[in-house]
Amino acid sequence: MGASKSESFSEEHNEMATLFKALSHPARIAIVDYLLSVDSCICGDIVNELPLAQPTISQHLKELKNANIIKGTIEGTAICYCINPDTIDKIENHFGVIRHKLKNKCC
Amino acid sequence: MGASKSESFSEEHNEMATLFKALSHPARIAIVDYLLSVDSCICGDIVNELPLAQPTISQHLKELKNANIIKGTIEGTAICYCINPDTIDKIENHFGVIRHKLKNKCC
DNA sequence: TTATTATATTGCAATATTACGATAAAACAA
DNA sequence: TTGTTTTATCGTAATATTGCAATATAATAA
Repeated sequence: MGASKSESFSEEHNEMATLFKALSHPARIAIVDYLLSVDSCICGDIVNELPLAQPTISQHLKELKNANIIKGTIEGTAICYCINPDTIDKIENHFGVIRHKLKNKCC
Repeated sequence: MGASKSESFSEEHNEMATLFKALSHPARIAIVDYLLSVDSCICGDIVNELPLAQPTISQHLKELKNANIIKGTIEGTAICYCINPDTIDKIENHFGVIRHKLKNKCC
């Protein structure tokens, strides 16, 4: 085996797992952090910020884009990436539900 | 190559990535969900809840435990697993910071 | 002691991820 | 047109993850 048996789980569980997987790499956390630290959303210099080669960063950006955590819009020769607030909302909400369920228990 | 260059990133980025990686599999999301749905924290029947073999579930539990997302205490022959609220707090807080930083921007 | 029950570990095969050099593609400038 | 800049894709090697059968361990019961 080796492949994850995702068909066996609910769509919601798979969706959340996909979001977390997109954030499960320090480079991708760093990219999100960088996007939050710059005033404008102009990017491309992410390559200069991180100790990774350009193809590697392009790959990480693609994964963040696929998971809808960031959005990218073409701006001439460059591409402007920015955080997608809707997805942040979705994840935050997930933890809100957990927190609520946790209130009435504990071992 | 192939190994993630984690030494190149900050401790905080690595820590968050590790937490998200622990949640990046539908089975582990389902386990967290199940732990939240049962009134008591008595477990072991997670094996009956999920379509995975016992060794596989044991492995997933171990990863959640290593990431401090769940805690396990021996209770006779069985083990009582439950959510670690501190770690949930930590993740929620991370998104709180993101949300705050997001407020004053957008492209 | 010998079962029984609950969980963990080992070993291995299948698959996925990470990283990067080389190269391609797309937009614009000269 | 040719050159430059920016980003994406291909190909491939190294490593990590997933899943499970078999087996081991630990606690209790008979």
